[in-house]
Amino acid sequence: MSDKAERKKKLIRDTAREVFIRKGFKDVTMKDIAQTAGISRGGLYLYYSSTEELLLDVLRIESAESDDTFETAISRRAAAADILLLFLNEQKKELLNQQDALSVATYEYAFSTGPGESGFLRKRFQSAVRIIEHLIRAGIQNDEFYSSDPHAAATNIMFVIEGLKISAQTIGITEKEVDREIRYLMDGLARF
Amino acid sequence: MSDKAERKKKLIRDTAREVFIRKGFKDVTMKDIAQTAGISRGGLYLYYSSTEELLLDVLRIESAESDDTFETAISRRAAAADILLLFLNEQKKELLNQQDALSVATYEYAFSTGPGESGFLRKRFQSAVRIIEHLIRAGIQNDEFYSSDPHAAATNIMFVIEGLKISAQTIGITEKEVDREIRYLMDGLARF
Amino acid sequence: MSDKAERKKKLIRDTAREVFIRKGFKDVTMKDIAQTAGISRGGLYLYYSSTEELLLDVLRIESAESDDTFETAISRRAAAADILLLFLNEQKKELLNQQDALSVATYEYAFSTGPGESGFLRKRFQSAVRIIEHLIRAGIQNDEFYSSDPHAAATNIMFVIEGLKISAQTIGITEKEVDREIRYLMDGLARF
Amino acid sequence: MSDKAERKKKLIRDTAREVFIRKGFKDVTMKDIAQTAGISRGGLYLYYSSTEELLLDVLRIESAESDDTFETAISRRAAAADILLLFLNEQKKELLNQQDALSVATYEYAFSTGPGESGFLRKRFQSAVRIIEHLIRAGIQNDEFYSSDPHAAATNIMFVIEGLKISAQTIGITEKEVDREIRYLMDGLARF
DNA sequence: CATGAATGAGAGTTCATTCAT
DNA sequence: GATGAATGAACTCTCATTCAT
Repeated sequence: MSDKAERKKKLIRDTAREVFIRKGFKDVTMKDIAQTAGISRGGLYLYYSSTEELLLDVLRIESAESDDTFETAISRRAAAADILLLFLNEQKKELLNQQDALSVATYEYAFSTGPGESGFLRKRFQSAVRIIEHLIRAGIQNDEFYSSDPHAAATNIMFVIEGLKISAQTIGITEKEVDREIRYLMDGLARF
Repeated sequence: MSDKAERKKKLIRDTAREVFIRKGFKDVTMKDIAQTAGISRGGLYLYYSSTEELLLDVLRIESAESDDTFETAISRRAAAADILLLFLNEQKKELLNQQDALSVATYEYAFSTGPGESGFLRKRFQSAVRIIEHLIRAGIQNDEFYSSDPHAAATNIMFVIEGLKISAQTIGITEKEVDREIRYLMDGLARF
Repeated sequence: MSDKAERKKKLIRDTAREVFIRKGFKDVTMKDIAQTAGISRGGLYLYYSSTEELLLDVLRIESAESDDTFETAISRRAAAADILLLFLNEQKKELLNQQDALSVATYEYAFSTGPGESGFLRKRFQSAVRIIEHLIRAGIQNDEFYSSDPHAAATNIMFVIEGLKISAQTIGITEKEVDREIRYLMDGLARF
Repeated sequence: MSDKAERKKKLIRDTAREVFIRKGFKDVTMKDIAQTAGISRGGLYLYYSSTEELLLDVLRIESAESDDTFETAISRRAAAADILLLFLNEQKKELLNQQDALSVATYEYAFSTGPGESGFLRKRFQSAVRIIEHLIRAGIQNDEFYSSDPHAAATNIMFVIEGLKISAQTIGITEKEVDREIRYLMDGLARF
């Protein structure tokens, strides 16, 4: 029966993901999710007791999956510049594709808990910094990159990405603008 | 009597500002503001008919005031690097001081209208880019700065600032981290 | 000053009349009337203290004016059938012209006071019956009409008119339908 | 469980019916009905989402039931004059009995939607006309009635009934007056 | 007289959450 | 487990009515 329950939970989670993408976090109600999932309100409470719990579960699964893509690229030992570009283009795709964006929901949730409370976000950020820093150092050894402070460079890249993400959701942003920014970042490292 | 009304409106606006800072945008109700301002709900509606209208008015006043500070600095014809540093430190102060932050409310509002809908945000962003670009060009002429593409550099700085701002509200950020980032940006321009 | 006050009262009354025609009785608020008349809410209360008071005043003036038209026709000693037809066509014009209809407001007001409470309506009805009966009797003497019970005939005509009026406002009614009904009434009297 | 829901809906409908009879349409609020039915406001919304929806449902049931009474009379093949008299007396009973009158609510609803918008009223009217016309034609064949234009006669009868109905609610009307009117209508047909 | 600011009551409506079935 | 009925709290918004100016 635990199997059946697991499948039900997944159904609910997938539904919730879709609703969060469509409506962010604050506007999503338990009723929304129950209706969209086609189950009863009472039934939903058997599995999740708040939209917060739901979003956290959605994000947990999400990050587990997204890490995969990236790590295989690294393990294939491609050139550092290529992997970094791959990473940046992955981010670009995500931030331009509003259909597939949990970012608004994530932001809204983070706002409602207050800065620093959503530890997993900081972890996610730091882990990305570490990977980028690692790539930069590798690139330096290969003479692909130059940087006097790889950590600062990596952090800077991540802040730019965060800036692009939030800008995409607030002021709007075009593909061209993202491309230009990516080139600027790469040039900054490549400089001779 | 229009004078009295204007003062009342200001009272409401100031109250709303405080509430928006404390609770963001989505969680703020007209009742909240009325209660905090110590007036009746019906009375509030005489001046503003929605939280949206209130936030927009708060932001309008805000930006009018903040522009001033900056422009006086420029008009005093200080060194470009100094002005840029002044600007960045102004941003730093704002993003570290959560007490005085309308950013969450602004983000939440922007989310609720959809990307690009809040035209004033884009305008604000672009106007900042233009000023920074102007400073960079001035700095280049003075041999303070070097940049092969001042516009790209200015845009990059703004994305970093946006990234710092959102990070301050989500993952949390320390003064040290901001300082390091500011130094990284300045070094990027100074590099010859 | 009583003159100026009288003119103001008339302005308010005329405005109210227009509003009552447009919105009936129940939906009209003191605010509506004040706004439409372009005066302050407080000012309105100096002259009228409720929509009921206003409607009653509007109707009082109305009936005083409408009686005139009809009585001149009678005093000109036209043929009974012609006068009756004139009367019926007057009614027809009114009930087809929704722009100029206080009937909905009157009905709604009567409903809110309960049957028989609006004595003036009954008086108005009975006075119309009396006039019609008088005309029928005159017509009988001229060999224009025939009726074994002129009072019953007159009452019947008034009920038909009331039926047409309410039908015009509920199920809707065409000019052709009204004409047919008028002809039916006239034929009933003229027979043979 | 749909059975239980049906019973609850009926309870609400019956309560609403009573409230509509007592207060008409415009003055009835969802709160009124919830309180009278002894349920919570939220609970009421599970079944009906506006007073309009409620009234329409009440009227729908009402007309379904009232049709029955009449049709059985016709199917028993009584004399046309008797059936017509039965019908008129049915109307009489209804319009004199204010306790059991949805007419005010119906009128107020019709006013609020505008003439012709409440299609079911016109249908109801026309169907009554058709039945009366049918009866008159049957009566003519039996030498009970005479009429040169049965359709016009039937329409006339319905307008009289409408006139009596609205008069009962506005100017008030006595049983004697209704009886006299009924006699007048019957005499009009019997006249040979 | 006249204004219009101010209050407070009240209606509509939506949900989170619980609970009997 | 699962349903969905039910409650009650909250929020939005609109006016009648009063009152200081």
